[in-house]
Amino acid sequence: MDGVVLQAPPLPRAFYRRDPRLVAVDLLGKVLVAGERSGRIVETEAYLGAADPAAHSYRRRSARNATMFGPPGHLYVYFTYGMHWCCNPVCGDEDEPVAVLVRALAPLGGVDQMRALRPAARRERDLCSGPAKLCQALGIHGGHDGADLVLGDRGVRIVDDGTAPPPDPVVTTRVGISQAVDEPWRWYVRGDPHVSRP
DNA sequence: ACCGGGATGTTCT
DNA sequence: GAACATCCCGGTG
Repeated sequence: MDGVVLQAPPLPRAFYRRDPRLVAVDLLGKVLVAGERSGRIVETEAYLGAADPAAHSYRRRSARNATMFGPPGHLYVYFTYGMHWCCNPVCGDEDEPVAVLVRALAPLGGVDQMRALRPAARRERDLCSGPAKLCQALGIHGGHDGADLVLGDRGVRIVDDGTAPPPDPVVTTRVGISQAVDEPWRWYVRGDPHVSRP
């Protein structure tokens, strides 16, 4: 199974060049790879730029959010709460600053490395059950901001290993925000134990 | 299981 | 100076 993931081609640019809400649901079941570590995406949230007060790109372009304004298929990585990194595949067209926050993974490959990178995680399901947890487990940080997922730039990519998409994903409001709290732009795999908050 | 508070520093007002 | 797309630990029940 690791072999399938390593050989699978990255998702094409066109996959990302769409409404982030469509990309968010279609990312469920795909595999995020960073170096020798990988996990199946089980939870996502869409952020809609100028139409979304909760988005980092709601007001204007800045040094931090610049990647969101760039072409789709690149990874926007930001630092928050003084210690955590979170990662987002950029979606839509260039200059349309929309993206999808990857919120949870089911660990797949390189689990021993993940455990070493996340000593606080006691159980397997604590390894990647949150947007900052999964970045720590996969070793994703600010040095990956802007990396091209389609080219596998800096070792990061998202692949389709042939697994069927989840049949009936759950849709809910987003987590951890104080603006646009009623927008139903979070998706997760029903019943999956690796989701950050069922 | 659930809840409350502290960590820690960048970004924006 | 406040807010922050979070996590962890230690308390209680």
